[in-house]
Amino acid sequence: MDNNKLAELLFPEIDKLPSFWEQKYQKRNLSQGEEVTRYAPSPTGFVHFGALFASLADFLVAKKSKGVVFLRIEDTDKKREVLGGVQEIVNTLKSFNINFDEGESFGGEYGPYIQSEREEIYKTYAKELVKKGKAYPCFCSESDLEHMREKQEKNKENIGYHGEYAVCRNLSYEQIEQKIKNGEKFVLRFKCPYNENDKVEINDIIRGKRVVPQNINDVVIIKSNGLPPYNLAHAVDDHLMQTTLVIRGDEWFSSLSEHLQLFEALGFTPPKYAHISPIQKVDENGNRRKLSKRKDPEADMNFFAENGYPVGAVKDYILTLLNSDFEQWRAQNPKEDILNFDFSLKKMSASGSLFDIKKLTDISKNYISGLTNIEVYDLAKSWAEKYDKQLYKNFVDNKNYWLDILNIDRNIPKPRKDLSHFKEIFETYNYMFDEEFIGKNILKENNIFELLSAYDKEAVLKVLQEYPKFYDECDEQSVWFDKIKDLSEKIGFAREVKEFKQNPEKFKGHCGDVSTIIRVAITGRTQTPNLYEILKLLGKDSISKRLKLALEVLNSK
RNA sequence: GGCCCCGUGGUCAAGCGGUUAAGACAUCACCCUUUCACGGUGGUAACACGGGUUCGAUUCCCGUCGGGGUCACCA
Repeated sequence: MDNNKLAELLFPEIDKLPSFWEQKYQKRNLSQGEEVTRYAPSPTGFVHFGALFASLADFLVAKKSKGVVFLRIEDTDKKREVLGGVQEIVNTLKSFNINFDEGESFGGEYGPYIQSEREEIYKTYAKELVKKGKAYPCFCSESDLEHMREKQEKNKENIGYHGEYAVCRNLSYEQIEQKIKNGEKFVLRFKCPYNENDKVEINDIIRGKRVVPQNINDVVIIKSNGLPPYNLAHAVDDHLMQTTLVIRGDEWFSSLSEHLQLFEALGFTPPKYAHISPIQKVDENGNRRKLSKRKDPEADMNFFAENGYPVGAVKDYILTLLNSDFEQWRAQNPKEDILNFDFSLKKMSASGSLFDIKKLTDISKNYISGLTNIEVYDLAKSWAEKYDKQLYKNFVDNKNYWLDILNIDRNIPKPRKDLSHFKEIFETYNYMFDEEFIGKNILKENNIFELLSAYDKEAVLKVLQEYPKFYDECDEQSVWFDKIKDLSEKIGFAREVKEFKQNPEKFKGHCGDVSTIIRVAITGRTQTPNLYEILKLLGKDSISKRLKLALEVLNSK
């Protein structure tokens, strides 16, 4: 058959040759070691945790090697497209400080960076493959292929379009011409030159060298809508855009030999590959499965934004998953930019890891505890601006008060770690606001009776009645606590805890109990940061209002 | 089902033929302490199993089992 004639028949609209594109896209001026990587999502608007994981790796590898990282939109399947999806992806990545050197909405010399706008380019190469006898049109219908599969399953043969099943391989020019005249739609298939027992050596940065069976299927390289599926788009784009390293999910691992065949047939040098294993979760049956967009809220990067996990903390968590020695490095370099960490794909584990919110929580607590009160305030405020308008107003109206709250036990060698994400910030400190505390009667809500059930009721009432006489805003902390001891003594409690422990029968309790009673009355909880600081911030008025309220509630029963 | 990948404590994981098998999270106990938190000390807890190879296997090979992936005109 005359392949040139066939090529013209199939792609009459294509008048360019591959050399045109090779010339248009100049060679990148790369120095030794510089890597070109890319993040290539479908425009669904959704950024999966695993995708951020991969894009962070792309970003780090490119930046550390002083190379290039670009964004390419893979929209050859129009069904996947969501309006505004591209912008949303860009925004999400930007919020994690992952910025691209070039790509869709970033500009660059190697565009268009949207695959649906590259149809002519793909077809140029497809046409070339036809000319070389390496590709042919296929007119099989969906049901033809369905029957083929059934037969293969029944015969326990390899499933796919190959060997005797590749019926359209043998169509004559006249047959093809006739079908096209009849208006029949076709796809273009790659004429796979390998057989059942052929093997290839592949090399993956994370997994190392492997020998795997060759792909034997005549895979589709141009769909009936005129666009290629992933395989050809990947080969053509990553060749023309000169990607040196492809980092992608390991679901691609088994199609690597297929992709390599395409590079070979097109005369392209393939990039290096790193296939990373998915982040998983344990399902109802105790089995592991990939973090699922539908079932797991944390699969969506918006989850972290909505809950107010600081971007820096999420990235630190991802880095610990990416390279396990990151944690140690971070402990030694708490404030250092992650670009200074010695990130390496080789340090990545080949097995998939489980998403662990507890670990994230720990990392996030450490992260936040290392910030200044102003930094926490700013982060929390911008979180609230987006997700909690009422709280945002509170932040704006009471800036200094918040800064004071957030400063409690912060500027000390080992700061508290109360906060892991901003969604919980108001709940953590709600007792600092009269409107909330008194207005909603948190004492009643939290069941002050239960909180104080361990103590003698008479003693409790006495503490609450007497305490205003013992409190002076001007006292410094040691004097303040001495006065609590004075009060303790007055009502038959031990001044010192040790004293009480030595002779428990001699006392009704100790100074710690007294401060707990005060703490509960003031905050509605038994556990809080430094009570002295809290009282100071609340002020005398609020304190006496709260003590009074506590008495009321207690007496109401 | 075929093929491929993976398999160290509950989790993330060091380890690359000889180790008391690190570390972190979680968990427990104790210490510190006016509560909690922080911090400190210590504890519980692992090489999936069976064969080889070897003087010696967590480490190398084979098999079994378990989990995952893939077999689309989806990426």
